Amino acid sequence: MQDSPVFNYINSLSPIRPVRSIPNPNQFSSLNFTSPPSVFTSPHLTSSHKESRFFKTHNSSSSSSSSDPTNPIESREDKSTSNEEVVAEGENTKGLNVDSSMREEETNRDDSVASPCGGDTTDLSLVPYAPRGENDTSEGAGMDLQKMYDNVQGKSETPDWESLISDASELLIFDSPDASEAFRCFMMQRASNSEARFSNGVEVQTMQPDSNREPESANTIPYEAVSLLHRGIRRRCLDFEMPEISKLTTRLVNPRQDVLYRIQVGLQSSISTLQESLDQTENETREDADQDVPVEPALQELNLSSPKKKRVKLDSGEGESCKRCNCKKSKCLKLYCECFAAGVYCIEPCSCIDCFNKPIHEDVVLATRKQIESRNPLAFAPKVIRNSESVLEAGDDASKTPASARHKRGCNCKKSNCLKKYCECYQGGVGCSINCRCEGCKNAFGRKDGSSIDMEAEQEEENETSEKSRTAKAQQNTEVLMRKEARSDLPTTPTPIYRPELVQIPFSSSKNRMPPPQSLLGGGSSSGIFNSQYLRKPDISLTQSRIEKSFETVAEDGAEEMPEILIHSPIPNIKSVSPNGKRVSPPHMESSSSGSILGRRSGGRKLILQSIPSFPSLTPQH
DNA sequence: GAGTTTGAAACT
DNA sequence: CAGTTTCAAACTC
Repeated sequence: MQDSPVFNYINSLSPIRPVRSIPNPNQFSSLNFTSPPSVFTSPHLTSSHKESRFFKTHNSSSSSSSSDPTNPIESREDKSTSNEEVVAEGENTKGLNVDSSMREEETNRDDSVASPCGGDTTDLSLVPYAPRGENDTSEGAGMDLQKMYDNVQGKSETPDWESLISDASELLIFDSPDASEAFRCFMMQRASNSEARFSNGVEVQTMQPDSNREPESANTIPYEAVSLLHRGIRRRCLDFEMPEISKLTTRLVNPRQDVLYRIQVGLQSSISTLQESLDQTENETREDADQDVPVEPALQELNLSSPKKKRVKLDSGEGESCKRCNCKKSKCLKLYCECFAAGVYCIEPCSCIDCFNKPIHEDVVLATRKQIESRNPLAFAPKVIRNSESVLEAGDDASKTPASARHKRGCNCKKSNCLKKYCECYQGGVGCSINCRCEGCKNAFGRKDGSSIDMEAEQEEENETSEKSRTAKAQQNTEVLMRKEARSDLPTTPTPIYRPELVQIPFSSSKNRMPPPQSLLGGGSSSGIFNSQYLRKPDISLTQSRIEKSFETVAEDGAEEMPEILIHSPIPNIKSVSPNGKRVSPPHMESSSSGSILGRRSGGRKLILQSIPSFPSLTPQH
């Protein structure tokens, strides 16, 4: 791979060496994969640029300067950023020349915010499978970045920087077990910006070891920051359940793409190490945590991961961790494949056979995705959505249940009683609703009949099943969930972090879309960024608290916005249920109309869910 | 780790 | 649209 044109190109861009070579541990800086090389002068840079200025735009919307002393975050970033990065940033800014005034608008305006793409641009970071530009040469696996680069230079109108970044960012696939695992470990980063954002977001949290430090309340955190963090996490496996992981990420901020692949490859395995480290340091103070002890091993392991590592189950019980597929016949091009379904490429930890769900087969992947989407526009949409926003049809029961989210289509369980992860509702941590056609529903998160979670009753009933062991597990999960909920400031959600609806909120590449509350988890995985362990710790480190806070903020944001999506959605309910209770095909929506997802509302954000092209929509927005 | 169970996805 | 088959995850042993 290192001989590939991509690598060559990347290397030519930056001499920076692998993370490990970074002498200064404090150089975490932002995963500044942010700014694309100056070569990207196309207007599309806007998105990239926008992302790179993640924090910059908030306090000083017009601060194009890369070193605004008034902006601590930025300053930090600058300081921690290598010269190259700084240069790149400057160049980008130059090339973009995108009005700084516009930045504010972008930040505040509905459409702009909603559309990370900034009009013509597409927020690649949100699009795992980014469609290629018109001029894309579509050379498939052997795509030549240099060529694309040339194209960009030559044709400013339809620069392929997107493609370039996409391809380059393929290297950034961070995988973790899904958020539906939909997002668990590290998600595939299409755009390096996302990484930057995420890293920035983390930075915000981690950069403040001093508890005495001026509190940076959630509300003081720039929206972008939250969004960023949010988005950063929304990737599959993004289960940065541990602070250590966050730290790791933070330290991997060096935008050297040449290391990204390794990072991607290694992070998966590193997660387990980190998990162990976390366990070991569970009682340690934040100061201790700040010491690089746990991180270093992780980094080392990062580079040592063996190619054939099987997927690792980091945890059992409440959270799953980075899961990867194990497809044998589907070539990872069907929804059977969790990776594919999650909109991410398969990566090393996968044990799939004849996998086509890889960047080198991007064309195939995109085509397949498109095909599937044509068949079912919601095929890649989050499976779990907030109850209040979605399940209008679900009726009263749904809203009565503690879990304010529901599976968009509902399950069809016959034998599992919705008490096992076979059940998508259960797996997604949500209760069943009238949309479900399950039999003997005993979903611990809420039954189809609307009965709320009654632990005692649940326990009794579960005991009846005589499957004590399984029951115990289910209860455990439920209890954990309950605890989380209790701790959460968000009473409406079972878990602060594990919110599938957030995780899987479609984040299509369409423009005019607000950065939706991103999910952290991949689809149905019950893994959360914060595992119960994390959540239970009362004396959690400040960093953790901050992170948690941020998430809460995000969650709130999501809660605030999501309803709008559905309320204004032409589609009353994402899930369509036929009168006879049979599952029906989701409404077919014109893909062409998918672009106008966002309604306009002065001063506010209004989202209209016209079509939720799975979060990573393949369909280029027109 | 192999085999079984399960239910979604895909197919007819 | 209903029934069947295929598939891979979840689960069990």
